[in-house]
Amino acid sequence: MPSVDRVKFYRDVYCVVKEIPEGKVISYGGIARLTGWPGHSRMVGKALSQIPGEWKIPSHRVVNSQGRLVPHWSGQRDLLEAEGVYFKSNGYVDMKRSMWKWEVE
DNA sequence: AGATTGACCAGAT
DNA sequence: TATCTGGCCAATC
Repeated sequence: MPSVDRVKFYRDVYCVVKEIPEGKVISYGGIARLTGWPGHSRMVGKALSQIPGEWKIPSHRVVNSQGRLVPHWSGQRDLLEAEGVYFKSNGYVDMKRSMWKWEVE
């Protein structure tokens, strides 16, 4: 995968994330599939970790498949709760109810 | 060129 | 819920 494609991949990832409606979340693997690069979930995480501030990407709506929030991020839960995302009592996002599109293709 | 790393995933314990 | 295992794959030593 040429480095040029990496840029495109990043842009696609950001594009998808921007489409996530309020009160919904999606997993890294889900984004990977939607962008046409299944199996690149780790790259999605990489891309999100390098979001330029100017892009204003709502990366807080991206969680891992277990509904676990992003490590070393504080305040993410508050942001999500403010948008109406359902949380389970354990502090995880309730994917069953808040997952965007159920990630079906 | 080889080893390590990471905002992952699924399953098991 | 936390931790582990094995798999994954590009980025980064």
